[in-house]
Amino acid sequence: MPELPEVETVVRLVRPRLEGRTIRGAEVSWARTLGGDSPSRFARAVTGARAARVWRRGKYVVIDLERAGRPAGHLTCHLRMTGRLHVEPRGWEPGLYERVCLPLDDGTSLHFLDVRKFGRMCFADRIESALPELGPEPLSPEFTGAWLATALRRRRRMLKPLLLDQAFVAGLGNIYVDEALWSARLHPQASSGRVSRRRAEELRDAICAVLEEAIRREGASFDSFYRTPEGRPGSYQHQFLVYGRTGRPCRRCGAAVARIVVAQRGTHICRRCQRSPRSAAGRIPPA
DNA sequence: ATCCTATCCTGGCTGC
DNA sequence: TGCAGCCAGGATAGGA
Repeated sequence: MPELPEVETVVRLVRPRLEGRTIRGAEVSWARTLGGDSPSRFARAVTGARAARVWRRGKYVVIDLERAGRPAGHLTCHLRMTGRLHVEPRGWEPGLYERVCLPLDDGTSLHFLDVRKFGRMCFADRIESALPELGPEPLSPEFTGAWLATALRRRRRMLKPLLLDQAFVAGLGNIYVDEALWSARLHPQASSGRVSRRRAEELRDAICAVLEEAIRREGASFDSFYRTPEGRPGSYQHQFLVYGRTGRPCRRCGAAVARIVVAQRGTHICRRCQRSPRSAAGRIPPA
């Protein structure tokens, strides 16, 4: 599903086609995509505005709007599971799942497509109200091993649900949390309060490495949904370390990868590399 | 404070 | 082959 690397890929491809363009109108075919806004109010808010800057925060695509060179609100897009953003020329056939279309001044249009209708494209006047509370960007300088060690220790939550919590760290989802925990040899059900400083630093490094490699490969496309805006699938799915590898050998030790459920999410682990909290607690520390 | 469940949706898969 | 039913999955709200 679109997580940080997939959203970053979308931003990089859409940005050059969108920045500088003026929005000519809004055609809304599924109103709930607007997140409670009415189609008419939404259309008034965006029509005539210029897309000044396209950027990413967590899993959100943010489009800063301007009128006469002055800030005029923001469009925030969340792809959830099946959302896609395309900028395409006139005459492009969007198919069955177009939810919002914003015609632009150069004859192209920004299309928001979404099979499952969970995605959102919202307008907000101020950036503070445009985005919910989000934790640090994992690829920013503030996301250090020291920060993560302290933040983990302040809570007593299972690692996986904590890492999935966007208010804790922004941008991680089910795939990359499994990948990072496997890389750092940490069990998804281990308590955050018991992660040592050293293991926290390893986890930080694992998160960054996994995200950077996935961005380099333009994200993962393991089902028919996610595509780069140019229609190509990403290639990170061929790199998965544990995600979706149930029953296949662990890439590190060869033991069969297990699938368990944690926080109502399918979770992939190597039981040999990622010791369960129970057995880890009962283990006699090395002399 | 933390966890769990339901909700939103639909395509695709499983099993009969 | 056809069809009903189940499942995934990000975020959020509400209950335990």
